[in-house]
Amino acid sequence: MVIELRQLEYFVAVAEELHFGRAASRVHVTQPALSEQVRQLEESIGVPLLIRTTRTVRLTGPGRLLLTHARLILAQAAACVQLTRLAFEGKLGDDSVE
Amino acid sequence: MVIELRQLEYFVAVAEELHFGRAASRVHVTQPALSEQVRQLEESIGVPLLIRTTRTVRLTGPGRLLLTHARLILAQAAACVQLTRLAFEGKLGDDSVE
DNA sequence: AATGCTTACGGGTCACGTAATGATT
DNA sequence: AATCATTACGTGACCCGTAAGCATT
Repeated sequence: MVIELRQLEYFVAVAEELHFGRAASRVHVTQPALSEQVRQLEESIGVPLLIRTTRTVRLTGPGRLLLTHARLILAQAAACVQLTRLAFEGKLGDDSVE
Repeated sequence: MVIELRQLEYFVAVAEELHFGRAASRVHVTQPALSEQVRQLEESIGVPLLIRTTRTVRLTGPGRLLLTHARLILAQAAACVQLTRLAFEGKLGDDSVE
């Protein structure tokens, strides 16, 4: 897989905050770490996702598109983990393992 | 994020092949590397996904559930990357960046 | 001068490959 | 004995935090 969920998570944070500093504290990493991961995501996809002027951050068109899908994917990933846990806990003691 | 797309990719390979060796070559890693990542995925979720007898591999109930969702998530991740690229390439030269 | 993103750099963690071990047929 | 998964272990890569650099207001 070329991209990772962590990168999507970081990107969504920046895209929603439109501010690397706030986004960084939101996902509990430092600004350079977040900046680097977003840069790598752009490199992996091969598409600029953000327009950085020294004081402001804006989304590109493709960036807006990715944001929508990234939110969905992250939500589904979190949901399917929870669902899997529930399937396990709700079935403890029966023959669910086979 | 607790889980990663790579782990889901490895898990799907094992779940579909029901054989660590074939799954490993399919995702182009060695068997121990794949085994370790699947183990970590199970640990992260806190749910056994596979039943390993020394000669056979079977899915647990929660494992089957996760497999369905993991396939979907991986497909969506791949699709949204392609879509983002298309959005970029299809808009080269116009004002799509703003 | 202050704010805010990036670049530089060193370190610790982690993913991976090779080799060895264990278990079942 | 052969097959197949796990465990052990060393190494390279990568993510991250600290520090410095650079641009804009």
